[in-house]
Amino acid sequence: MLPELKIQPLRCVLAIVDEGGFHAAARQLHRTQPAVSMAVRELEQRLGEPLFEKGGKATLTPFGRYCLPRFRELITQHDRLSRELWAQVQKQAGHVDMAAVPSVASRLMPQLLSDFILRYPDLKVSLHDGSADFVRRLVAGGEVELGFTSLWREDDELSFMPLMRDEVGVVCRDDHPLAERAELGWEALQGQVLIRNGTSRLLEGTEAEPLLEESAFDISNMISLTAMLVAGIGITTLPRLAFPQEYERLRFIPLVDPMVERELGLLRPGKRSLSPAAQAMEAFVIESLRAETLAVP
Amino acid sequence: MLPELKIQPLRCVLAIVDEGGFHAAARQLHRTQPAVSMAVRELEQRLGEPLFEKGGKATLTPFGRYCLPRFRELITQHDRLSRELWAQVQKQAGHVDMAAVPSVASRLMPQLLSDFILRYPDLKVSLHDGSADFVRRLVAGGEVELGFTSLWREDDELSFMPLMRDEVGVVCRDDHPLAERAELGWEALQGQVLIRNGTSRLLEGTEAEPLLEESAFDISNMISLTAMLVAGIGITTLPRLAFPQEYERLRFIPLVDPMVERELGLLRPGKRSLSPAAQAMEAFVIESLRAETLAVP
DNA sequence: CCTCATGGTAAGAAAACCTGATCATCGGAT
DNA sequence: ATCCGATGATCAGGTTTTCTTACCATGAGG
Repeated sequence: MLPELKIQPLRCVLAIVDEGGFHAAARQLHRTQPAVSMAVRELEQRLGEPLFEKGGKATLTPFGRYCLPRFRELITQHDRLSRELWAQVQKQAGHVDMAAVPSVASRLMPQLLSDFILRYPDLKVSLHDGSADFVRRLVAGGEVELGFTSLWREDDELSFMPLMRDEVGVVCRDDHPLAERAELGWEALQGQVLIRNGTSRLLEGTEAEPLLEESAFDISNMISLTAMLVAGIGITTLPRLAFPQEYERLRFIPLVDPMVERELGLLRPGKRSLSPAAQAMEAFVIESLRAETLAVP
Repeated sequence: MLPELKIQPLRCVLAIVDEGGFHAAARQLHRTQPAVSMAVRELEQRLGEPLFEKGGKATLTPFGRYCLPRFRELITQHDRLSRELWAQVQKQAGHVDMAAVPSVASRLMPQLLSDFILRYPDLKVSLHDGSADFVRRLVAGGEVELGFTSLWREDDELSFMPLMRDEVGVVCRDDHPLAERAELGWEALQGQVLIRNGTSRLLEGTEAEPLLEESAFDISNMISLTAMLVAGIGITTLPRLAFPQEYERLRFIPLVDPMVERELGLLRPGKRSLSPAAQAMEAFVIESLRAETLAVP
C-alpha cells in the first residue's frame, strides 16, 4: 500500500529545483533530460500527486514544495550512511578490539601499534592483555576479534596463524653459578631451586619435565616472579620474549638440550569474518612480522 | 564513488535477520528466495564487503552487525516519510489556508467548515477574512490557496468559479417609509440619505449609479455602518448575504428595478495546482453549494 | 543412509531504465 | 509578426537490472 520511494528519483527532484530546470538537472546527474522527466513522472504517479506544474517551466506544486525539504532530508541521511559505510570498508574509520599475551603486549605491541596508527590514522584500537587462555576465551566469545598469543590447544572454532617462534631459556641472577654459561642443557638445572610460572607447562612432555616436579614455588604473577629472581631465591624458565630485560641483574641463558619453543601468532574466529578494521590489523601484523621474522629485540 | 544504497536490498537484509533465514525473508517480502540471495549479493559487492557469513546459515559478519542498525534506521526514516506523504495525498493530514469576504466568512463558512471537518477530521483549516480585493491579493500572492469572494476584476493569473448569486437590496430601519415595501425600484431612493459602503460599487454602471453621487457618507466598516442604520441616520444598499440579520430593527428590501447581483465563488491560482488538502476543500465547497444552490439562509 | 532443511547457481523472462530523435509550446529577439 | 532558441513532453529502441523457475551442493537429524 505504501509507495516505495527510490533514492534516485528523489535526487532528480532536488537537482531540478536546485539547478532550476530539467536540462540542467540532467547535466548534473550525468543523465539525459528524458531520463529525468520519466523519473519524475514515475515518482509522481507513484505518489498519486504531481510535484511539478504542467505548464512549461519547472515550478513546484504546493505538494512539491511540501515534499522538497523531506526529500532533501532523506537523501542527506542516505548519503551520510553511505559515506559512513564506505569509510568503514576503506578502513578510514572503525574499531579493532584485540587481545595479547602480556609478553607480546609489552614487547611487540607498542612498536606494532604505533606503526599501525601511522598507516591507518583513523582506526581506533583497544588492546586487552591476559593469559593465553584468557586471550583464547576472549576471541572465542567474540569479545575481541583478534588475539596475539601462543597456541596450546587446538580449537576448530578458532584458527591460528603462527608468526614467530620464541625459545625457552633459563633466567637467573647475574651472580648465579649458571649465569656465565652461553647455553644450558636440562641436566645443569638439577638440584637448582626452580620457580614454576605460567609458561612452565611448555616443558611438559620434554626431558626437562621432571624438574618441574621438584619445584617448590609456582608464581604466575610476573612482578612477584622477578622480585624472587632478583632476590636470588631461585631460577626459572621463560620464553625469551617474556624475559624482563629491564632488570639489569637478570640473565637469560638459552636452553638447548631440550630445545623448547613456543609458537606465537594470531588467533582469530575460525570461519567467521572480521570487521574491515580487524582485517586491516590482521594483515598489518602478518606483514610486519614477516619482515622482521625472528628479529626479537 | 559513493555507493547508491537502494531501499529494497536493505529491507532484504533486515528481513533475513528478523525472520532468521533467506527463505523466511523471501516469504515475508513476497519474493522468491533466489531474489533475496541475489539482492544481498548485489548489495555486498556494491559495498565491497560481505554482510553474511558464507557457510550455510544466515549469520551476520561483524560488518553486517555494524550495518544492521544503520540500515534499520534508514528504512525507518524512509517509511516514516512514505507514510507521511501518503497521508497528505489521501487527505488524512494537511493544512488549508483560505480567505473569504466577511459576509461569506460569517454567514457561510461556519456551517461549511463544521461539515468539512466532519468529512476530513484530520485536516487543519486557517480562514482569513477581508475585502474582496484583499482576498484576491492573498490568493494571487500565494499566501492562501483558496478565496471565497466576489469577482470584480478579471485576472488571468487567477481563475474564478462562480457558485452563487447574491442580490443587492436596500437596508433601512423598520420605521423608515420604505420599510414596508416588498421590493423597490431605484427611483424610490431618490432624495433619501444614502450611505455608501464597500459593496456600493456593485451599482456602478447601472441606472442607480447617480444615487451614489449624492451620498454624503462612505462607511466601509460594517459595525459603523449598522450603527448608523440603526440610528436612523440613513439607508444603504447591501447584498443579501451581507445584510446583518441579527439587528431586529433593520429591514432588507430587494432592489428589483436595476436588478443587481454579485457573483460569489471560489478564487484559486490560475494554472497552478492546489495542495491535496486544498483540493479537498475546493471540491467540498463546490459540492456543498451545488446542493443548496441559492438557498441563502 | 536417507530425507528435509538450508543457501547458492544458471538461464530465460519480465520490468525498469536510459538514450536518441522528435514534437509542442513559449518567450524574446529581430 | 515571425523566427529562433530554449524548455519539457513523448515515443520507440536497446541495455541493464531484477525476478522467477528449476536445479545443485551441503549439513543436520531421524
